[in-house]
Amino acid sequence: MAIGKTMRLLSRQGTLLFRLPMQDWFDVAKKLESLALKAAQRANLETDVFSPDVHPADPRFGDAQINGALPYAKRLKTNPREIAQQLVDQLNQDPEITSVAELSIAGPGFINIRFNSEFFLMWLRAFTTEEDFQASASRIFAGERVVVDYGSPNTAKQMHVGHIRAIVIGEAICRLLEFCGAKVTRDNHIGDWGTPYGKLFYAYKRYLNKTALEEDPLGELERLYKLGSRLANDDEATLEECRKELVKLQLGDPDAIALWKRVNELSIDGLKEIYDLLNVHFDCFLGESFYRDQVGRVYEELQETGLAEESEGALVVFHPEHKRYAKQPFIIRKSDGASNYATTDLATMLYRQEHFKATRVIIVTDDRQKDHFEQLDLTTKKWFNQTNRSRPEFRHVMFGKIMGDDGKPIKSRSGDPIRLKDLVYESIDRAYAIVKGKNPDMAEEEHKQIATTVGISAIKYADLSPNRTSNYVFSWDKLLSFEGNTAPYLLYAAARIQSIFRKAGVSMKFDDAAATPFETDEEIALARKIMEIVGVLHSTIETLRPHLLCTYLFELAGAFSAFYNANKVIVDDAGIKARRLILCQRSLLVLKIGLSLLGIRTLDRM
RNA sequence: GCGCGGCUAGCUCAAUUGGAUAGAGCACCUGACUACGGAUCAGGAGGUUGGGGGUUCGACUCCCUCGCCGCGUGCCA
Repeated sequence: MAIGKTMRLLSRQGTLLFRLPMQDWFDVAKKLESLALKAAQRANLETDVFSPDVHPADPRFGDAQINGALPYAKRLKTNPREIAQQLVDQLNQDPEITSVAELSIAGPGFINIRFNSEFFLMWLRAFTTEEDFQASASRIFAGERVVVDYGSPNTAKQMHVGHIRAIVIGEAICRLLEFCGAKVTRDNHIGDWGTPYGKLFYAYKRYLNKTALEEDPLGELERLYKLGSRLANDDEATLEECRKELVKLQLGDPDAIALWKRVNELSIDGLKEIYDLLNVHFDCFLGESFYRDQVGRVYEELQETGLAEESEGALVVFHPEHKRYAKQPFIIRKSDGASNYATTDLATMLYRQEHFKATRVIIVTDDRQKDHFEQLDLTTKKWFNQTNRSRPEFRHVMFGKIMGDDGKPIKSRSGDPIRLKDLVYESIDRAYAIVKGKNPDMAEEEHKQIATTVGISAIKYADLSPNRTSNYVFSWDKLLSFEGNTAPYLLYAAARIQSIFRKAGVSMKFDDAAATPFETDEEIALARKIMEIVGVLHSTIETLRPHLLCTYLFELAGAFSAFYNANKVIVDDAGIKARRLILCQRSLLVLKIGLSLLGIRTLDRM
């Protein structure tokens, strides 16, 4: 049944109790807030002080709680329980709430709300498709144009573990924003300019292995860079040669530029291989080189506006109002006259505002760059204000490091960073062994497909499920485990639901008219959990913290498994069967929506 | 030195931003219908939330202080 239709609430005897516009109830917390506010008005509370403060409740107490009476009573120095009682008295006058829930007061003045079983059923029957779930979310960022800057590897080098979180978190954020109605531009701000090129070119011209370049371009380029770097380090004359190569490039020497272009093409092709494997696709690769001739405007405007000043030979920006950046400079031009990443980042901000008309800019990097982006944001705000430009809202989405068992940043046995490609393929290989062990009868081709999805999902989920701002400890056993908060557990739950429908010979779009209200504890717990997705999507988007969604999906899968284990779905009673199929179908729907927002594909069987 | 972040069960992590008896998963112990997929589920045990003080009806959360650990802190990105 579609949103917008009026649901008829029938009593057990089939009499029409009243008409309830269910679309208002999609976001239960929001609806309760508005009802509580109305009640507060009728109770003559000071409505500019009262805030409903609606939370999901511990199931022991109810389905939701309104806590606003406590802070209200504190401000007005009155008795919180009395305030709560006044609110409940008013709410109990309102058929919109009394028809779906029972209210009670507990402790110092918590108002507990417990929905009746019919309400859960009506809710689940009102919202049945991804579009239904997206309808309210898509208003959040409607009309917004967001540039999301993530990935940002250096060219001529292979990506390593240090890049995985940026890719995975960035992609999840893009998908969440799109789900919420934003027009997203995925921009990969690659490091494709600067000092490493002198060393690379020096070695490229002398030690290139053409066959290796054909077979593994990034591997060969990286080898050459390391070689050039080592030679320059050991020998002063070689270092001087490298400098000359760099100068040629910076002066626009045609041969140097041609070589630089070739290296970049090879690099981006190599990068795309892994991005494809991870199902991540960028709209543009506007790297540092793209902005190299745009730094002049930055110098001019920041000096004209008086924001930048000379200090120790460099051009810098101080922020006197800030306790730290009053003294710690934002260096936008080095004392040798060269630009640095502050310069190009400022130029990038300008381009995103002028060219993309961005209303928001999000940059995803590790947390060590926090200071830099705070200074960038402060500087950009002042700059754009003084030049009467619209100011995109900036968010630095940062994340912590991936640690090894020893509590130090993860490294390979040789001490080098682990290559991203190796990491992903090792995950797929490990998944393959597990899948094959569990399903010996399955066709080889299916083993491979499932292993690829499981392996990649497991890596992604390991990056997303811990709070992004903290470091996390990497463990193969944990991320590929089929127990606990992991991708395989969630994929398994989804696959098993599909299996029920296959077994029952029922389509996903079955006729649910016969469904009777939920009765068992497991049914009600699952229904309640499904409804929680609405609030979870809101908090995930507000904070740009995908782990909130992960935690929820894990709980949902758990609630489903508990239900599935205790309540048989395929039973003779048509009413029971229909309502349990509803729970199965909606669980699957929400799992699929949630996982796809995280950039994870689901499987029909595994 | 200054700044930022972290410190929660044996281990790995949560805690809707000040709400009720701090929750999960591993690991450990006990149990479950020859099974709509046991890759599951139910239960048990496990805590002075780094230490100390304070704010209030109420603190992992806010303030002060001390202790470790990590990161940043003028010309890398």
